[in-house]
Amino acid sequence: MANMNDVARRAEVSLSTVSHVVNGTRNVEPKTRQRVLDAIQATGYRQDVLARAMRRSRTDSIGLVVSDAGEPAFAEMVHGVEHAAVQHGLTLVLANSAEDAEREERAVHTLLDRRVDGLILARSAATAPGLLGTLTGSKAPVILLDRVFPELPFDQVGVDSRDAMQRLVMHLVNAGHKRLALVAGDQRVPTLRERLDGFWDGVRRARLDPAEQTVLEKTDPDTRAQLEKMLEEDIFSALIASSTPLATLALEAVQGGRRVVGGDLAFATFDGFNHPDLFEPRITTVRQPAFDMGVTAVRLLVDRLESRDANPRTVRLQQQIELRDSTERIQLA
Amino acid sequence: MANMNDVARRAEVSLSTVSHVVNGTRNVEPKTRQRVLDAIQATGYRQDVLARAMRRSRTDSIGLVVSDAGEPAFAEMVHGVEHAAVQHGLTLVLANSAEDAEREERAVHTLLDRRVDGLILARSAATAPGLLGTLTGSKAPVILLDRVFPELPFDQVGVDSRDAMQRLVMHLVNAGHKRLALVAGDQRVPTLRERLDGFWDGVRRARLDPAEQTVLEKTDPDTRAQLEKMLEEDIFSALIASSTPLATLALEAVQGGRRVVGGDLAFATFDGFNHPDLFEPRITTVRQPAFDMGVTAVRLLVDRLESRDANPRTVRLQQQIELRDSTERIQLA
DNA sequence: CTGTTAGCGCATTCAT
DNA sequence: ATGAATGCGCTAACAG
Repeated sequence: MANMNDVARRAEVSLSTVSHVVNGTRNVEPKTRQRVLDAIQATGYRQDVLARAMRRSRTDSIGLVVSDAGEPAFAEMVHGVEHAAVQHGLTLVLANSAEDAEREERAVHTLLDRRVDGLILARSAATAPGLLGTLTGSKAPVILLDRVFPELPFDQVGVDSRDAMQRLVMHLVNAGHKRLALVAGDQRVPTLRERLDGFWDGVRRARLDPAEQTVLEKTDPDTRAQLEKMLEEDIFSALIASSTPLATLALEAVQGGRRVVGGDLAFATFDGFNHPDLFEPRITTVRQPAFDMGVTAVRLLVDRLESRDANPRTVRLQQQIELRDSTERIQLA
Repeated sequence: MANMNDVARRAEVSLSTVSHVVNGTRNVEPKTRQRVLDAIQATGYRQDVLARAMRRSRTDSIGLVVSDAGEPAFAEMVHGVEHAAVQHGLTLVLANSAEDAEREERAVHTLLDRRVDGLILARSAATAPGLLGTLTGSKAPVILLDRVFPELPFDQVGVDSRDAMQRLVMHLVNAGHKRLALVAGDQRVPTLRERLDGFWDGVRRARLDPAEQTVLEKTDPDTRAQLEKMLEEDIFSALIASSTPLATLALEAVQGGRRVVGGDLAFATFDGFNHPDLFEPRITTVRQPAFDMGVTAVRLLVDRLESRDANPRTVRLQQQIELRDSTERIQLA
């Protein structure tokens, strides 16, 4: 492969002129410039990204650690990050932590060692002992994506789950429901906690009787059976799932309990399936704007790269409630 | 950041000894070795991946270009590639071509310029004029994933679509169907072509009347209306979709034509939805082993890296037919 | 407007 | 078993 020296010799100019032509970093007389361009053409020269990165201490790349590549919502986030990265001339280096704290820490180190200019952590467990120190000590700025930890000093992107859940509850109440059930999931996860908060916000705001509401926080093997029992006892008329895996659980319980969604049982879920329109009935979902979240994370990162010591920002994207039949056709006694 | 020189000075050894200790590239007396290790500990030294890569002309990274990040099947492939890459000590650089030939070419150049050690192209359009030359001329080996182009001189990974489709047809025939319909999609795509071939294989093998079979190759706006018309005319009893987008189209047509899957109409699709069990009825799918495909691509790549001039290999993974209610409960008149 | 020069941090060859 | 010296290809002072 031809290098800058080859080009310089051929164009009969100095090394630095070639560099400046390639990077447009200083004025070069049109004639000289053209000679260089011709030499580049003739030699098939391509800039050595590695040498350049080493010299400038910048790789023009960003790292993304996701906790579950393979999950559709993540695919969309990755997609959004990649999309925005390319637009800023950045390349994306991807790592997967598989929801494992130790692997997350290794992934972070790998990417940092690769000297990515910035790092995005999507749905970080942030639980490995050394990780937090690594992150705060990192020269490359860090952005937290999806899970918001208010106490941490990073730029962050999340959704306004609390508000969305409250709006969903209000909608169900307006449709005539007075006894709701929420499959709330693991309350150590910030997002799921926010959704539970939003649930009670809605209950309060709608002046429902709190004693008549049902909340399931566990997800152990019994949960499904428990739920099936409640379904048989008919202690609620509307069922909400706080995430897609929880929705799967809930729907299986509904089928197991020989109940049908949309008849006398309303159903809604967060984060959305891939083809909610193809279910019968079509399922009301509160979708995560995953692509936009990815794009936003990159925006925060680029901003941060430009002004290192601005205050950390947390951006919350609004979630759209996509109303469909599963909460609409309700006929209450 | 401390560099090797700092470590060398502190351990009172030479630069090269430090290098050899770090990389284990030559024998070092245990005592010396320990001094170096201590100095590394004390300085918090981390190897500079960039300088190392430049010096060795190897980045220990691989590039992956996908044509639609965001699509669940791809998420799984990416996942598989990442998983296998990490196991081989390789980092993954990801780019998306968005099914656009020009962007695909740009992505390939970007990754090659980053000096990835190898490149995997998932569902390549391979249609940009210059791309093929770039690929064959690339110093980094290239693996084609998902779409197999028999005439190209690369290692390739695909599925045995033709065989899977034939098996699916046989199954439907055994369930009593004699008039089938296939939404076959764009026949310029190798995979979709193979599936159509498999369809006719099955028809022939089952001795069905070819004139009674229906194949829709287009996917323009009319296709859905066309399909709805056929559904009303009841010219087939089993409907197969060759891919997930085609399945969406087909199911919309079924609903538009006020027909119900599973009653008198069997339905099956390739590549699978995410939650086929939650549909009513549960949908028979021929799933792509996407994760394994990703893993296999990395294996081929690593093999290739070790023996540059072995003959190109094409690996075809078998597809599993996941039989569910949509093809089972059929009661024919 | 252009050229000369000095490293960036490391792996590696050649000596000892 | 260890060290000294070289250069990978580039950018950015500095000098003219």
